[in-house]
Amino acid sequence: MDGLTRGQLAQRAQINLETVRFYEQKGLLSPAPRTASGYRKYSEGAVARLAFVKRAKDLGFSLEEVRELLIFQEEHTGACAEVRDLLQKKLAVVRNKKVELERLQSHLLAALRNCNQALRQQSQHPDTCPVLKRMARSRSRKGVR
Amino acid sequence: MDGLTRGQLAQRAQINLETVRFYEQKGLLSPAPRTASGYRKYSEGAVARLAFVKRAKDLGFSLEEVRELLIFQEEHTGACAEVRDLLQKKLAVVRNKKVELERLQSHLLAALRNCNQALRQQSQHPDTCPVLKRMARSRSRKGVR
DNA sequence: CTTGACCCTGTAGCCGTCTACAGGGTCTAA
DNA sequence: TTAGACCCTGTAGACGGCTACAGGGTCAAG
Repeated sequence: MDGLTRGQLAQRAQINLETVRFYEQKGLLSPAPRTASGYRKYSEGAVARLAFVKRAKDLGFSLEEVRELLIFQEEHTGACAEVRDLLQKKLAVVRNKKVELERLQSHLLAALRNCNQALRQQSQHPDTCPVLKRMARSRSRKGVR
Repeated sequence: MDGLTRGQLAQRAQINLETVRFYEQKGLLSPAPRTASGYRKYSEGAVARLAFVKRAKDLGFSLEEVRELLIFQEEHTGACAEVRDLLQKKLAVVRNKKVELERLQSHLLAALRNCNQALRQQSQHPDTCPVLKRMARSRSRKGVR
């Protein structure tokens, strides 16, 4: 076979076999050409495409959004005002996320400094940490797994 | 009533009424004190807490992760090695998200540049945008809403 | 030509995250 | 004292995003 089968693609993309079909259904992967007997034949491009999907998904984009992003990713050629607007909207979202992450990061860093300082000082009775107690309480609460 | 009712909190936090209870169940909101008749009485702090939850959620953290982050949000005092480890793990997650966002941003910027260039050059017949056509095709596919 | 790995389709189930509803109690204003 | 808005609990349903399985076809090695 000249192209990749579904299983091969799944393996290359490090993704579940069934997920490939699922993504095809959702329009994230264009329907592959078939052999005479109905087997899908994927090109190398499909691997890259799935990689992009993974990355975008990890960033919190929905599959619907990823589908839109993919179009921009792959078709650099012609474009018009509406498309540009969409791109700009996505960019704004991304920039905002970056700002928020920055904020969260400095927050966590401050907490970490605090933590290290406290560890350096007391270094005794490690079972009196109120934070841990609190976590234990929350974790054991009904409905939390 | 001196505190906020569940409904009032929901409105203040711009969140669904039922979701408040759901979050309480999941340990994202500590169980509020009750009136004699059983009504919850929320403090202003709950509004801030829900705001934090929203922001963290938008950044792609699961509710479980948000719950862990909340600990750092509210308790800076006590510290121990386990907490520090958790902090470091969260920091790594945040850093990773930032890197991925950076990558995505440059993708989007490249597409946008392409887009603007195309607009500057042709500036005619805006209904021939292949990107849009393709989106329309994909959107109408089964299973995509 | 059979066997085992792989592919096909359709459909059902799972987890996370809500969201809605039923059946009942409470509170306040007229 | 009653109507209407609001609260309570428990539970069911919805939706996104997979993941699994059944029942059957294909293909290449032995």
